[in-house]
Amino acid sequence: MTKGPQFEPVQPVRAYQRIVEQVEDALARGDLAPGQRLPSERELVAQFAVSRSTVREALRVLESNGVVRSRPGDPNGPEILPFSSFALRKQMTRLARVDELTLSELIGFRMIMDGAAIQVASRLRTPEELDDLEATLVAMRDAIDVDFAAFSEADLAFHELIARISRNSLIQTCNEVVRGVVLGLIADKIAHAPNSRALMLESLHHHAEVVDAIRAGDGHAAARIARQNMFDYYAGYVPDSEQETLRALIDD
Amino acid sequence: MTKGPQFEPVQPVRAYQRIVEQVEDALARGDLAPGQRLPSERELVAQFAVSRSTVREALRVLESNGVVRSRPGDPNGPEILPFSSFALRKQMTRLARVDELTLSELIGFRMIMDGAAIQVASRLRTPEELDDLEATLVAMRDAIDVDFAAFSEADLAFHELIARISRNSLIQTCNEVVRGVVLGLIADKIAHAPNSRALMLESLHHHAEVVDAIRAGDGHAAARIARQNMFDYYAGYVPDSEQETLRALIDD
DNA sequence: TGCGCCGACTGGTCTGACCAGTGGACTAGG
DNA sequence: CCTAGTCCACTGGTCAGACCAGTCGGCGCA
Repeated sequence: MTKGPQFEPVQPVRAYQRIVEQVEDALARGDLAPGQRLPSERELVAQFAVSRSTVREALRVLESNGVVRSRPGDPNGPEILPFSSFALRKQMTRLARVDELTLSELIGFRMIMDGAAIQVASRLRTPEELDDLEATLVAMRDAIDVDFAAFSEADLAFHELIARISRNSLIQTCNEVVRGVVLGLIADKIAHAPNSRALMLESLHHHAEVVDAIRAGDGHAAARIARQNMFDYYAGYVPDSEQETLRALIDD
Repeated sequence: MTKGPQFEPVQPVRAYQRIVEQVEDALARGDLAPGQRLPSERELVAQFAVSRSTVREALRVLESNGVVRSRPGDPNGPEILPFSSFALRKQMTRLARVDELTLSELIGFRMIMDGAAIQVASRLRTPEELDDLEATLVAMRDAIDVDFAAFSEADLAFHELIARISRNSLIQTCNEVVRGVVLGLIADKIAHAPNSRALMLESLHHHAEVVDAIRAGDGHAAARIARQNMFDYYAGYVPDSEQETLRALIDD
């Protein structure tokens, strides 16, 4: 069953999709540049030989990708947006291709990001924020008795708080995003692991150690424990061949 | 001119946009869950009291955001996609809202990310990759004599290489993306700065120091120099009040 | 010369139609 | 009774043509 050629599901290519591709390709080739204008919708209808509805659906996709912007009444036609916006979207799309990322890359990224956030947070945290961290530890403890989903939510709250303390919403977003992806991939396996409760308790214990280190102002130690914890927690789901790469990340 | 209330350009809200918002809000509230189905297009026409074209334009946006997927002939209607895909896109969109991010957040993120990548790279790098790094230094040196754009490209190549050496494409993507955004915001100012050439030479010098530290296997030093360099390079464009936050990131 | 008006456009929306698929209900055959 | 085949209501994809409010450039008037 796992042998033999792997066929991919074939799905019909929609006309509006091919329009989107043509425009984005032109942009990638440089035939189209930011600041330039696309022909008017009616002109595009003629060029692509499709109906205006189809052209407009394609424009909606391009717009949602941050490639173009239409303005009613503008005789110049849809505007090609400047680099930052287009490139960002384009890159993000690449990032969003979860299936092209290995689990170990995702986990490695989390180890690095989370470690960095904790290190920064251990310097910037106020006494009140330290109290908040303690509070999330209690919440995690309580959640263990409920179920894995509850624990996972409490864990999320912990990492959100860390990211917030690090005073950088980008860190926060990145961490949340990648965390969501990783969990989406393996949450079931963890939840149904026979030693699920033990895993949660151990994770809680490590989190408490992290908070202790933060309180002591030892960012290095805090980050290291956090990375170690993440390794222990997730590495089991990574192929053996890739575990070494992750293990190398624990120490800094 | 810089005083007084700042008004934002007002633009009409399109009907399809409000449909997109309603669906995404419903998803965020939990009224709609992954795996569930949206009503058929003709049903949505009735519910939203718009034409089918409008519904379809909204669906194209939702589809491009990874929220739903339509399949021709499927009597169940468009499918709400599972968490990982939706959440990822959603978060990424949030991330992509450059205007909501401060420049200092972006730069701080780069300092942290790039520092982490360099630290990892200094451990994982092979002798060949070290040679490649040296080569990019030469390229940077040559590019200075051309113009800022050329230097910027050579600098990009350097950071791409660092990210690749760190064996994590996510780091690579993140770094590239944020770098692109930052440059999009201030590249002009740097390029036209009176001391532009001096800045480039200094940056090159720091890069060389980074490579030296990597060769010596001192990840901490390499990362610290890189963060310092980024601070020197960019901090001038950040409001004074936020510079301290960035400066705090230099040491780890 | 300067101003305001006008008209040829634009994008946003609507109506109504056709087509190739899909999948559930129904039916004929085992 | 269950299975296999047919059928049909319905889906999404696409098309053609229409109207409207808004934009902008040029023309003509003061």
